[in-house]
Amino acid sequence: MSRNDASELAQQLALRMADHLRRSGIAIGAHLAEQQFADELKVSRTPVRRALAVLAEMGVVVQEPNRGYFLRKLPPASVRPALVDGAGLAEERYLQIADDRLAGKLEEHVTETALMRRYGMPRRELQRVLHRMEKEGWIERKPGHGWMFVQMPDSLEAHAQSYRFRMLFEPASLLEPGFRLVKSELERVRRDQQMLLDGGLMRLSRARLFELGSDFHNTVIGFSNNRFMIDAIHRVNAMRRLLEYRAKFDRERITDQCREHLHLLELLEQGSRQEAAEFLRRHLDVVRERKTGMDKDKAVSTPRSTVTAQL
Amino acid sequence: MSRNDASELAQQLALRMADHLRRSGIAIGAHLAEQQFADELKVSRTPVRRALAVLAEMGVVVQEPNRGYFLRKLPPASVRPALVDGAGLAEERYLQIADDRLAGKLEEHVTETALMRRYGMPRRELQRVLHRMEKEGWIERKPGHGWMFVQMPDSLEAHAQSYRFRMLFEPASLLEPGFRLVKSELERVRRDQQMLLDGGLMRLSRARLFELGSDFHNTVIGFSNNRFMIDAIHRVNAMRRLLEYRAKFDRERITDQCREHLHLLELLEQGSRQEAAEFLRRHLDVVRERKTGMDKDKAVSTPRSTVTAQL
DNA sequence: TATTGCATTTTGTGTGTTCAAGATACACAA
DNA sequence: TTGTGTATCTTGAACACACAAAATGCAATA
Repeated sequence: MSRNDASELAQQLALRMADHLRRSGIAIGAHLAEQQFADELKVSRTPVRRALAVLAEMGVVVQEPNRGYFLRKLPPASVRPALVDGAGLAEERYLQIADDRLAGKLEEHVTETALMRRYGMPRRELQRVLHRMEKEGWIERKPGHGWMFVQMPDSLEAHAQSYRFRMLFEPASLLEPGFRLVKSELERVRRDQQMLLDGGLMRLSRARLFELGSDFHNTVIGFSNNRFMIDAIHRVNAMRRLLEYRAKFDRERITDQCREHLHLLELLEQGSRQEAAEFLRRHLDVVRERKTGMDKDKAVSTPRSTVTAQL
Repeated sequence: MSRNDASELAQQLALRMADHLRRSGIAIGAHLAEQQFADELKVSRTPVRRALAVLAEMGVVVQEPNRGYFLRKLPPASVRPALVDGAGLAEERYLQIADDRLAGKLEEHVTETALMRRYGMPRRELQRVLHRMEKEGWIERKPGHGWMFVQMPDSLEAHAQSYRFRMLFEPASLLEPGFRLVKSELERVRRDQQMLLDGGLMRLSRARLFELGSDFHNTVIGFSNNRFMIDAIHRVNAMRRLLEYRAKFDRERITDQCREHLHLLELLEQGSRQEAAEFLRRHLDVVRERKTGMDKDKAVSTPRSTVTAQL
């Protein structure tokens, strides 16, 4: 997997840049300006430059003295960009901890050092993982020492809850007064979904499929320009990712989903937002029912108490 | 302001315990078991013990040798417990940074050390503040060095957005299948609201009024047992706190709100959830309109683009 | 038996230093 | 004039140690 002397950040950037190149239909031979990437990726030119060196070694780009880098060929689909949530080496541990917790192998109350020992990772790295989990809302710092996992209903009920929540605000987001469709982003997700239908569905990894699905919803809700709804969809997706990590899933059924996604984009493009909203609501309802096999107004099971200590 | 030789945590706990004693209608002379507080506050007995020592010095409790602490009198209302979000010394800096940012005194891109210098706080403390802001969704780590404030619409539009969001899920939360009313909590917020009507409204600080309002909604939505909705209301409240920090506000109008809150509790107690949901929707709509002076489907202003870099 | 009082263990923060690498400034080439 | 190449400055993570205080275990007491 190419040289290892580039920094971790540079490696990540290389993957993201590769993904960008592949998805944005840029022409072979085009000049790739360093500063432009730097601005888009919110970093300085230094790591961009290193990332380009990595891509050069892969043969994706070529460097010409004093003229910079040029695209030589589109990067192979094998490069795995962490699309939804930036991640690198810690990602594996993150999933491992999540998995252990969901499988009941970790107590509700844990201390940092115990986790350090158990997963053999340095404090700083662990803390980053914990902060991310905290941000995603499934672990909390205790006032004194240690951390505490948030009480979660079982996977099925959690799914049901998330879809009931999504059915409330996702359709409504299309009707927000600030709604503005961004053509380039719409085209990007349209290409993604089309690619899935054209066989990508069978070819891509499960994680990748999930990411593309999340990205679709993130992008569409993003058009609403309502910060609260945008936050909400990101949060739901982060949680869903963990839940779906173990759930069964059915490649065939995703075909329908892609078709529906494409149809939704069409409705939006025609400006039929009202209709699109209604369609999205039904779309979510169908997915919800398939995943939980449940009536909308029935609880899946008696939920454990999730009341936060209020004292 | 009592001695200062207790740890910061103990100080915080003392405030929270005082608040708990005042609000939970406990009898004078009652025995206060250390372990019970420790469990509720999610800490060990050690800091609880120190907190009790602080309260003893205030004359709120008395210690009897080998028998423990006993309540002597209810703590004065002057003790300010950070009810909504635990905080201590860092709280001040947190608000200061928020204020500076909203006032445009801080650039969009900032580095940790620049902030350390500017606000004269140690790295660790600053990082905790930054992580909290990140959790609340208004700042993000850049991939390389530094942090980046999230683009926010102006205060008025943000308010409008938040209320449109709340009108979607708050009423719906009352209709969740997992909805379970917790009597003791309902009584607690009822007492709070009643206390406000009985003059507390004019007596209490602005921050305190805000906290009691937030707590009301948090508690009611909490009955839904839907984790996503509970997260959402916490998030909205965190953001609203910052926005309202500078906005004008009208003590008189809160009287109506309290009455409506009490009415909502009655409806819930009668089990009229459907009716309660509809009432809550109207309640939010009224508050929304008063705060933004806007029609529901109109944008307050052309919102700035808040599209997150997707590359 | 439950709870306090106290001693002991463990945890996580603060401090200072070092260093890889990200940010930045500037000269030079196209 | 724009963008690359390169040197320099700055940042923030890693490491090690000391210490305050939080967690824990146990004897004493109501």
